[in-house]
Amino acid sequence: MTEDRQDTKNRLLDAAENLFSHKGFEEVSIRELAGAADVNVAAVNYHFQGKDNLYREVIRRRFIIQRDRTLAAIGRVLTENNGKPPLDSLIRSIVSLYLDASLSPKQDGAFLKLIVRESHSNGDHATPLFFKEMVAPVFRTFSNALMQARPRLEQEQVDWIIASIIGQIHHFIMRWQKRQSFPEDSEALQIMLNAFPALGLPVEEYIQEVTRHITQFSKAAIDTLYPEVSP
Amino acid sequence: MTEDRQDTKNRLLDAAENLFSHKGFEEVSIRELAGAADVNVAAVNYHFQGKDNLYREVIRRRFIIQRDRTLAAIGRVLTENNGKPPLDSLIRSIVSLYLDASLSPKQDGAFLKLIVRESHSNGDHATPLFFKEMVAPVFRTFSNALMQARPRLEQEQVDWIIASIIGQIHHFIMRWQKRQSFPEDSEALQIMLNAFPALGLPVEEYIQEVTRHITQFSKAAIDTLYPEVSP
DNA sequence: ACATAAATTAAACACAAGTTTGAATTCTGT
DNA sequence: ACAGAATTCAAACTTGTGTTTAATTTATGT
Repeated sequence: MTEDRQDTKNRLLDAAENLFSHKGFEEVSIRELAGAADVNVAAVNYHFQGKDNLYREVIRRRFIIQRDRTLAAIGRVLTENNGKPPLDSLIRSIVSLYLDASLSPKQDGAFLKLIVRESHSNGDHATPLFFKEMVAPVFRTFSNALMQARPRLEQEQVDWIIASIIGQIHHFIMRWQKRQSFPEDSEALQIMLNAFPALGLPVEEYIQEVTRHITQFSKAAIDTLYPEVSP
Repeated sequence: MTEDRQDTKNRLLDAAENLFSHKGFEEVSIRELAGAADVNVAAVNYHFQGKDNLYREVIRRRFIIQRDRTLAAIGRVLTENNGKPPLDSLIRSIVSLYLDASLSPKQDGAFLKLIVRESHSNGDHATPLFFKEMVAPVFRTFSNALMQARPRLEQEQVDWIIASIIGQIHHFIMRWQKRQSFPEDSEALQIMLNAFPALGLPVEEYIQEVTRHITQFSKAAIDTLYPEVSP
């Protein structure tokens, strides 16, 4: 029984993650969910006491994984450089981690769309959870690491820098998602590709190019605005 | 009759713009719409043949205004500087125009949320229209202006730069919206304000600060990555 | 092996959504 | 003033949603 319990519960969680991340909370019905997981419609309410709770569980499960990966990645860059990480290594590790997790089909797939979606959505389905368990720790750690890389930076300056970096990451993730959602021969897609040809690349190269751009763009801005004193 | 026709139709359009921009397409019901405009529920279908079409009309009406304002603003910066606009003036005019139109209550209010929402949404309610009539012309014009400001820039480099600027704009708009959606005493709001104190400012100052930051951040990056040749 | 608890199922419920209907009202041109 | 068209209205229709129910099946502990 505990065998089957975990089975249906996990099948539901897996299906939910898939569907939610591709279509969003509202756009996925319980019947669709149940169909994909091959369980009865009542299972959602039996095991999770409602759709909202299932969504929260999905988000939590993934958030924790990604949060831990992020903290680990930042920690790695720090220790590898004895507490004084190069700025570009730091930025690159964050950017590529999020792009990878969001876009790469080889990874866990599109699950990080959940995060982007959640941070842009208005629903209160999981927002408090999202902020408390995910945003806050990652922000603090990244913020501290940036101040290790550039000790003369003040907290407020770091806040602005992080906002600009995150904004770019989100935007390039969204662009890719949008690109994928268009029919291959649609006029809108043509316009999009014309305005931004990189969207025609394969995923891996897109991730690579975006990572390169955000990293060098942001580093250049930081170096110019807040120059290090020469030793 | 043509008097009343315009009256109910416009009342509906106005109410729709208000509600759609604050709550999004799905979250606004026809009954809510009709109630706010003080018309019968059937009016939407009578005058617009369905909710989708009403949404499209709302979007189009506002898109055209904002698009024309954008093109005019860029044109102004160009002529004021004899075709060689300073980079920061160019960026600042775009950024402040979009922040103003999106956040300022004195202006048309929150209508530009529509654009941000639309460019991040998955629905096909108005996306092709959005791309063809709005994104394409604005992109082309902004792109050309940037190449006037920095003649050595190549098209592909400009594409990346614009993406970074737009990404930042969207992100700061979203942050403000999200901030507004939180209860004043919620824990999530505390976390948010702690990670980004500028959200505690009044709107006008927020717009001012964000404009300043995006402008100098982006200009610094461009100047460093693609330096001008000295004459 | 059996009583009990857990889990699954098909069916129904309650509700809110967009839309349609057909009658009543208002406007328009003559 | 009147006929005909345009508009408004209350009400019903249709569909899809999340959830609940009550019966049935399956697993568990003794």
